[in-house]
Amino acid sequence: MTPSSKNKSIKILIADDHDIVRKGIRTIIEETPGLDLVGEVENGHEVIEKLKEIEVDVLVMDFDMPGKNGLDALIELQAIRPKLPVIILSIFPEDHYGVRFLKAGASGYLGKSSATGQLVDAIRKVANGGKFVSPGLAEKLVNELNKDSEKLPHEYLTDREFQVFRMLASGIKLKDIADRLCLSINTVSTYRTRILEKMEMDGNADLIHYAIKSGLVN
Amino acid sequence: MTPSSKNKSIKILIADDHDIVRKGIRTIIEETPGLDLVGEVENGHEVIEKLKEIEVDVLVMDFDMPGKNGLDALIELQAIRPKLPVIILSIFPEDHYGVRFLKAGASGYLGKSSATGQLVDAIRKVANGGKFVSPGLAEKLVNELNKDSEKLPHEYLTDREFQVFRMLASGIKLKDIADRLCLSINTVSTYRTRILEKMEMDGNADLIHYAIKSGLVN
DNA sequence: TCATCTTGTAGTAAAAAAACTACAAGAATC
DNA sequence: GATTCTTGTAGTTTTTTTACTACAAGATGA
Repeated sequence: MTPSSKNKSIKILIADDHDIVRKGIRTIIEETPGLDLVGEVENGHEVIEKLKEIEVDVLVMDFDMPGKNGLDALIELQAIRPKLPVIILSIFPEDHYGVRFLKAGASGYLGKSSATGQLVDAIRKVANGGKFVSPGLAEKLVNELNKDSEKLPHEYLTDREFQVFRMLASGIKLKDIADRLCLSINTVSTYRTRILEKMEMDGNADLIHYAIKSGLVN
Repeated sequence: MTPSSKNKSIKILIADDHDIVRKGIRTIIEETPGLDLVGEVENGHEVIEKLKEIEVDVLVMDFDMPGKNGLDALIELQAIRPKLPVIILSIFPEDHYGVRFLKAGASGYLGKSSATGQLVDAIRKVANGGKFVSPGLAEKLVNELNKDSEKLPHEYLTDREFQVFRMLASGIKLKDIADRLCLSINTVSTYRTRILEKMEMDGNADLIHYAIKSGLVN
């Protein structure tokens, strides 16, 4: 614990559009000595506003908010308050998004399965400049270390693989891809395997998902 | 208000796998005179168990739980406790799922945006045999009367088809869907065919696309 | 420069999915 | 009340996909 945190409680701002979830977080905070709820907002814009008005030590933010999602809001925040520790709450398991948020500068990420106790731990930890990572997410992060940091998953693909990736993501059948590219189906299948490996995904569904979300297909 | 509800408080069971959400609901109930929390469970199976043990007036259940989803659990419940009022809590907006749940016998459906006050209103209302519908959902219901007119593709699906649709759209393999639902792979395959027909699509890729774009999966 | 990794390519075999077909029970219609 | 349509279910067969393996040519690295 740093000297500065010895005597004062941690000032927390909640950003979540789900009223019931806010209620839960609020209760947890109020029940925990040393934590102090200083504000509640419902979306990314309000976060920015609120931060201008009040002093905040830790921001607890929902993954998915109307208007501006958590990731966007986080990136914007980094610009104006780069030091503010942010904990992302998500209803999704850690796998896909956790690493992405941490890369974007979040100090902690709690997946759907997290218990209330974890939230308190996480808040305490990040308030002191630490990072909170669950065991599962930690593993993901280790993998991430062995990578060139700034690259997006699809940027590891070769041109040919990328070409196949886009076709797969648009739902074109292996056979048709093979025909169009004048390759054996098996060749296309091998590309697919390699794409899945490189992108750490496990099925066409993930590819499609990724491609849509990142605007690589429409 | 019915005579029977005058003097005793409403016994509520919560079913939600998200610890923080449970905390929120619990707090709301505890803070409201006349409401009495009698149990908390984390999944559909436990609901059935719990109902054998204790007396419950209203069940507040999450839309999406591990093992068994809300719709399944609801349908199963209807068989053993047809009179029990059930309120479904969902992180999805009302549009897509609300009507379906109400048709399946739920007494209320609260979408992501519902405020805590609505939960209390809903509980009181359904405990007395009423139905709780938010204004937005009410509108949907009216449309439902004029049927056919404005239906979205996925609204033509039966509950079972819809269930399979969501799983397919999340990239779950036929075999796994069959396992989870305890059906033959062929059955699932038939559903798939019918889904594709009704929605006029021609492959899983289209389903995934549709589901993502219309917010039916995340 | 010699060894190793990556990339583009395909064959074979095993597993999964898709296409048809079928059928009973309930709902809807006539 | 009989008839047709819909829904939930599964078997069989065909087609696709997946997994594994292999290999040559170029890139990389020590």
